[in-house]
Amino acid sequence: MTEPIVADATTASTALGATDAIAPDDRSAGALTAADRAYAATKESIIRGDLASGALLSEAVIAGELGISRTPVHEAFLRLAAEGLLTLESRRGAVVRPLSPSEADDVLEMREAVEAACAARIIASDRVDEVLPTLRSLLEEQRAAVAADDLDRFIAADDGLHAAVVAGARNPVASQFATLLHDRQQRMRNLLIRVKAGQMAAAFDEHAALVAAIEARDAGEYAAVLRRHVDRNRGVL
Amino acid sequence: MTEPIVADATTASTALGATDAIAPDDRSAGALTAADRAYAATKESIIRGDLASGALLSEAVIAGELGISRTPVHEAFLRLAAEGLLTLESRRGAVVRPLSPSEADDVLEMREAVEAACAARIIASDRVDEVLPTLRSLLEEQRAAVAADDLDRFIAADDGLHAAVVAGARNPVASQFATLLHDRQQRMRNLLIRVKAGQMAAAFDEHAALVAAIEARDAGEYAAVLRRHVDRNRGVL
DNA sequence: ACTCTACCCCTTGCATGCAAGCTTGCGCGC
DNA sequence: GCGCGCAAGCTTGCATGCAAGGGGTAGAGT
Repeated sequence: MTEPIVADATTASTALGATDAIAPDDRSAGALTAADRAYAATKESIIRGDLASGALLSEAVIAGELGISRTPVHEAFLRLAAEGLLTLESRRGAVVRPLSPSEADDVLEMREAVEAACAARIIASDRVDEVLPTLRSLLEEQRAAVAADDLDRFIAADDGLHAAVVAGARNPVASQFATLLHDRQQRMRNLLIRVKAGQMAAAFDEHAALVAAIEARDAGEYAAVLRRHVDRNRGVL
Repeated sequence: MTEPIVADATTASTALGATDAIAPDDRSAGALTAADRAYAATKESIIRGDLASGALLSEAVIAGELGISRTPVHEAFLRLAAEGLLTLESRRGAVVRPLSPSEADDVLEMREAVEAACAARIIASDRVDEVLPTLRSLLEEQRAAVAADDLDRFIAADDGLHAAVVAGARNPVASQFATLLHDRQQRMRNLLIRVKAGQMAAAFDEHAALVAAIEARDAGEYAAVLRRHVDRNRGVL
């Protein structure tokens, strides 16, 4: 029934560098493979903006920093390229994909499409009551964040709320897409402009309207509100 | 239940093989890397249904059949797993992901969402006149296919038509998603049931309605027709 | 006959070595 | 001074070798 609403497990790794000397066998720390660590670390660096757009990075360097060989790093780069975060140039290196304004539009548009479809399915399959408690709780969390003027907390709740809608649809394909899009959006958020605190109140109102639409079982209304919501974000970026 | 199709690895070898003896340097033949070839060959085998759901395949076998080493095959498997065609079981092997009816629903639903969003963007960005000629031409091609009772031709035009809508939106993210979904849908088509020829007429009418909706710049109508269209497909699967 | 255990084989995950290609910078000729 | 060519250094792409981890099976014990 209740799935873990976890916002994202992707940003749970340590940053790059800082690999203190040589760690010959850190597999004891967890079941993560070396490739996973390389993937998570590099992705984190890209999303957080530590790696500038257009930066040319090589497998050997990352491998050295993580104390692993080039092979798992190579695999990580392939994954990141598939996700649109890197561009692999054969025998030259991997460049951190510069993001264009149009790309921001593209990502937001897809996010809107996926989430609207998820909301529609929740409503159509009569699972509104399942997700509503989570949504309300996150909405309350957001209200508190607004009151406390805590932007990070607000963003966390924001991510959680949108993620909860997608998770509630129980569509693994949608979840995968949403995760992909979320990562890229987060990168844009970090890289371009941090959402101004003044936007919080408006965003909160829209979120409340979204939850209300779900509560009213009105998929069309949800889509319409979501459209406005995304459009406003578009303007900010 | 969809498991009686069981095929063993022997059928896989025939599908993948054809590595003419030893080709020490076939890079002269094309720019495709070994990893790409492994990816394409395996994906083809999965989509075409030559590899049965649940089949356990190993990197070494594929590598041997293609005359390459395990490394590029490993990368290919990673990509296929990311696309939802394989499931990697650590130190056991890669199983061809069995597809469940719910997965079919999931894929179709996302396809609907992506394509509707693309149509909406085409209309909103006033590019209807750009795509309309292509759509009309493909529609005509479909009409001919119906008349000739040529199912394969019909399907090709069907794919082309939906792809044209996505391409017309000029959203790379949407295009990527659509490609992913298309592959999976094609696999389902090949594996579960071949669409009956009698469905062609109805599908054609719906396609005509889709194009008409775009022509009328009515995104809502497009979404509605698309919904019916997908729903019918859902029933077929 | 049945069960439990231990072993062997097969599997992946990763490290390393080697070859090929692109870029770049330096030296040489003009 | 300026342009061109060559070579060196970087990069990836792939092959191979090694170790660790499951699974199945055969054998021993009851």
